[in-house]
Amino acid sequence: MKKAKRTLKWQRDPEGMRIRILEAAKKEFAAHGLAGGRVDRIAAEAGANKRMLYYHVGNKEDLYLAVLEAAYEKIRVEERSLDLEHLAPSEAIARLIDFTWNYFIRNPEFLALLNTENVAKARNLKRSTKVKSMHSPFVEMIGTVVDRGVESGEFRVAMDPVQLYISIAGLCFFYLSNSATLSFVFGRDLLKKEAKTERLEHVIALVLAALTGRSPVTFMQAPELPAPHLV
Amino acid sequence: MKKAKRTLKWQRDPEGMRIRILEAAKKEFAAHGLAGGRVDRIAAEAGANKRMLYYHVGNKEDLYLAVLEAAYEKIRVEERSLDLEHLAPSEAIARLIDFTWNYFIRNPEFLALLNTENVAKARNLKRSTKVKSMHSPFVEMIGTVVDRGVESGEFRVAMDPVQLYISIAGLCFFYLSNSATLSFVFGRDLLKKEAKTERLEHVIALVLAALTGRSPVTFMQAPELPAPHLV
DNA sequence: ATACAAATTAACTCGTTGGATAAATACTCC
DNA sequence: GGAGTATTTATCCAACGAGTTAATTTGTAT
Repeated sequence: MKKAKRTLKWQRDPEGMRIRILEAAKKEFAAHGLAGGRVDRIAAEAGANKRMLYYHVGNKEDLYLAVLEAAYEKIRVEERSLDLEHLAPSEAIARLIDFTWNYFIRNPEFLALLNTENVAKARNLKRSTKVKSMHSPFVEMIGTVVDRGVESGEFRVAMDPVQLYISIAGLCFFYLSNSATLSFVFGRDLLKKEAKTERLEHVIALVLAALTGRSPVTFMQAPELPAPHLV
Repeated sequence: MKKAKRTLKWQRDPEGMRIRILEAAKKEFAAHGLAGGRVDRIAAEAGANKRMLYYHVGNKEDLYLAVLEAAYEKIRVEERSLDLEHLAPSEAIARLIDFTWNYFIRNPEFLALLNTENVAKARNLKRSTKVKSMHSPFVEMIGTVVDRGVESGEFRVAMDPVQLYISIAGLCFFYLSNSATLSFVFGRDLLKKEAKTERLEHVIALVLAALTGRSPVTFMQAPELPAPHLV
């Protein structure tokens, strides 16, 4: 009977509150963009008073930037945990594609946030010194893998790592990010399980065929992957 | 002296007005999204009174949808004018990629509108019966080209036309649509002339290498294209 | 316990913005 | 040249939504 007086109206939890706010803000901005996002909805979703957003993070723009920064932070962390060193070049590329694909699937908000930010010409992101310093390890990883592949003769040509990275990301990103309009236009659900499986196989087959020059089994059925999904 | 009284306060031009409104709306929504777009700015940009928007098109949502429909209409028209029949399969694919790439470059608003619409999960597009009936001729074109390529032995494998279409679009779209954030992250301007040239060559080389299995000259310098740009 | 700071709630302000109303002006047809 | 309709302008307004102010409650150190 020492602590609980009786029915406290609320309890303190600064860290928890901040996390809940950012999580709610991520959902909101991903679903509606910066302009379409509603501060009141974020507060409600976070189970907080609106004032809390300003107290713990800042105004709407600050909130949005904090979300964006956290999103970049998160993907960079996961990227770093991907170990391609001990894999054969083709395996490494397949693994990289598999990771990218599944990261996007697991984090649809990330795609939406990037879209929003690009419509805004990265206006907000440019204010972030934090993100600027977060370099993706992928470019270097890809460079190493490609070099190894060329040296061993497994790959026919040296490809610019940045171009390859953008290509891999693009092949995954576009399909998922634009699945709503594409599904509508093609009249078929691109997000159903079989469609997604097929797409991943296509992307891997396409990139590996270009790199190795060897014909993959077929572009419909790519070679099965060793232990994909989580890194 | 028959027509012009003197200093008319304004002149009628319903068709012209409607066009100016839609053009202004396209710019506005492409730059700010649906939620971020301002009806007053559209009116100002169109050199019109705000009332005109409602008189000629409808409310903000109607306006947005009209812009979206016009954008799809436009690309479909241009797509249809692309003649791949008389080209060798590899040439045809290169031509297709070149067209897609340059269409996106010439119509940055189209990319932005698609992004906005996808963030909204195609909520608005779904209301359009018009767009639903506008089928892209590319899927069929690609199917024919791929078949010809496989038959002649120029291509090694049959690829699903829809997958290939999405891949080509994705390789172009992602680079351009996300150039703002990518440029920031990589610390280099992806939109400068040389970078764009390099990218187009990379995409063509990548896709053709995957299709033909033959090594392109190099992934840095793709084979020069015969009369690209406008169809 | 009590004072003090940190965390949270409640209620309010106030500019913005989509949309509406009514009046004015231009064209067309008789 | 005048009636009638189509097009355009000039104002207005009610709702919404970001951000603020002030009061209230909770934890903590003295």
